[in-house]
Amino acid sequence: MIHLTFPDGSVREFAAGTTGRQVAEGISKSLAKKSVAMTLGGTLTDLSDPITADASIEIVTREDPRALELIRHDAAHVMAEAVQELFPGTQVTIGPVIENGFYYDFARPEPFTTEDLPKIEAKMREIITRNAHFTKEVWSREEAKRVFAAKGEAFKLELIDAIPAGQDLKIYKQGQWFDLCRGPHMASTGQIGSAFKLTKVAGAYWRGDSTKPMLTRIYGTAWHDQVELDAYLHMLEEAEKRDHRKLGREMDLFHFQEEGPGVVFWHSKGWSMFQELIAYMRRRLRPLGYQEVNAPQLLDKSLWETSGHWGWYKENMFAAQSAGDDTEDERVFAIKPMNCPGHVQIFKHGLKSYRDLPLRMAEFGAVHRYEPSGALHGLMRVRGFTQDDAHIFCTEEQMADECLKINDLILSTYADFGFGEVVVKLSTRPEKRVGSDAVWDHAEAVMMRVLKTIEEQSGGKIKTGILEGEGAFYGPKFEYTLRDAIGREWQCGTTQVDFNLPERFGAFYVDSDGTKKTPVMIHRAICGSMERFLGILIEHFAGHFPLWFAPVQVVVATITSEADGYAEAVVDKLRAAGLRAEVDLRNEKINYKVREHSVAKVPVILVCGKREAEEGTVNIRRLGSRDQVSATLDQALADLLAEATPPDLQRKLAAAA
RNA sequence: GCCGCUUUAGCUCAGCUGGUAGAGCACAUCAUUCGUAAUGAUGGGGUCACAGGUUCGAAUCCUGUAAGCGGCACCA
Repeated sequence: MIHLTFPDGSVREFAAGTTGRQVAEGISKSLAKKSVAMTLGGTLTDLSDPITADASIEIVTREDPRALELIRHDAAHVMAEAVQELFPGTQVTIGPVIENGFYYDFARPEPFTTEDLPKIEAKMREIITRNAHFTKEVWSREEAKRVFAAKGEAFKLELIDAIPAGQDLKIYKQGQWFDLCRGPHMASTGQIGSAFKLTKVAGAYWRGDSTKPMLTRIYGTAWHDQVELDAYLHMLEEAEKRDHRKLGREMDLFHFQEEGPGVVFWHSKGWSMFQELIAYMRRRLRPLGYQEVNAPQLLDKSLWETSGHWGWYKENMFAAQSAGDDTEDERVFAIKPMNCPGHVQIFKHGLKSYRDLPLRMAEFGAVHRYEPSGALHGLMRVRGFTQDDAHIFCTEEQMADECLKINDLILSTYADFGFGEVVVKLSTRPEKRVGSDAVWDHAEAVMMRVLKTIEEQSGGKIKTGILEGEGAFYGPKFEYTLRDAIGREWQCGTTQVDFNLPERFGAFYVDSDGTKKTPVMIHRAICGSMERFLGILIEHFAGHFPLWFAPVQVVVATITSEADGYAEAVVDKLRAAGLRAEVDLRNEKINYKVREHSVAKVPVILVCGKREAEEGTVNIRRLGSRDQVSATLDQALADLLAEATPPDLQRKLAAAA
């Protein structure tokens, strides 16, 4: 006999080998009907598994949040069955559950197209209606290999070989169809329900390895019910509406064109945001003891050989030479992909003393990297971008303190832009690296302490984690990931400790005892790339920027030409006070003007008609609201100015008051 | 870079199985002076991404190139 503990704490006795389904039936017929799986000791398993030892048990019904994973996984199996039924000869490979759904990778000479999806989906619904039971068998390696080889499933053979010896080889069957799978699965295909949809086809490398064959992946999404599915599809539509590439065009912020893949043409309004962002960062850096520098765009290849970039980063670099037909100058220059070598040159210029450390060198550095063509994505991944870069030359003792100072700067910057949820991850030594294990041990220990402090200081608000083996080859690093308004995560900031570059360039400082010492170099970026950060901001705010950041803050719109003179006086006054304001005197109806500027996402429309001109007032309409407020021009100006003050300056004003 | 798809006016898109281009918005002109999300009329605008090929004839079919999109790989 065995003893099973139920969620309510009760303990009941069962015969050893009782299955989860029998347990559920013992409780009630309706529970048995609704149940899709069980947890034993907290682990999700098949209802059909015989229970052989004492354990805590919980019957999982289809409504349970934990069932969603099973719904998706089962849907993947059913999709694979549907595909093999419709397209005989297609090999199946792997089909895991992912966020919001599932996919399955298939090998077939002819790739699938989007037109195939409805057919596959219809077949899936047919299979689900058959409601075949999922059954599990444990096969021997030899048998499994024989059966899959006979079916022509070459990829499955590879998977079987990859399963560690001693681990059971499980086969799940639904009707005639079966697949190698670690499970668990629900009771039958009917429990998948109908709230699923196949979303896209894409290529994917076998085992995620670009040297291996390309398979066809079909993605699907699956949910408990239609309401959840609809909500998800709606969310996708909303995300599409705030796509920064779309908004960039609609709001006239920037464009790309064929001659410049991955490089941005910033239009006036977009550039205004770009400059506002840089101005903000500059104001933040100044009181923190940073010095801003500017290193050349183009440097002789030899310098990049010294830095090591020419050796291991060449594939990602652009090179330039004199283009003249008759030139005798054969020198090859590289367009900088990073600012660090330039900064080391500045550091090296003139003798540095330990008294100069920590030396914090910042640059809004434009860099160019030859990114793979398939990686380019709007502003998010470009070939020419501006980093809010800085390098801190310091001693090992100063390292931890500097990392914490950078952390403060990063977190407060994100907060000013409305990002409260931040994750900080420490990336540790990769396989390919420079420096002795002792140096890495020490650096990682320091960084680990810093990470702990970061978590403690935030009072638990900042989540932390470790990325094993993800560090740069020259040192460990912190990666800062923020979460936007619709829950997507973006890696932006980074702090990297570097024991390599200063030494390569022979950079040193004179220590208190008169000896030459090599400084530690900390690379850090907050926005990462200004372009990318702006892309994130556009999507985060869906174009509805806070007043201080909006490219056009105010439009003064007239109703009839009678108020033209007054409107011009108003806009002059707003501009003189430092606001980015435009005036709209066109011979158009006010409805038309309000619509147009609302669509353009201008935060404030000041309507000036005859009445306002006579009274010296303005009529204020805020974006997203139909309400209008009347105020005197002076009052409105004062209010707008206060609101348009960037958050860092507001803090400064508050501190002074 | 790899797999698939796409590329027609500034934007969004239509153009069936080949017979040499069309809409809405935008733009310009004229009329309208109208109080909070589209006033009306008229007009201009396209070597159909680029280069080849098939054909009497190509936006349409084929090949290549480029860029973009969705993934994968990459992302110091």
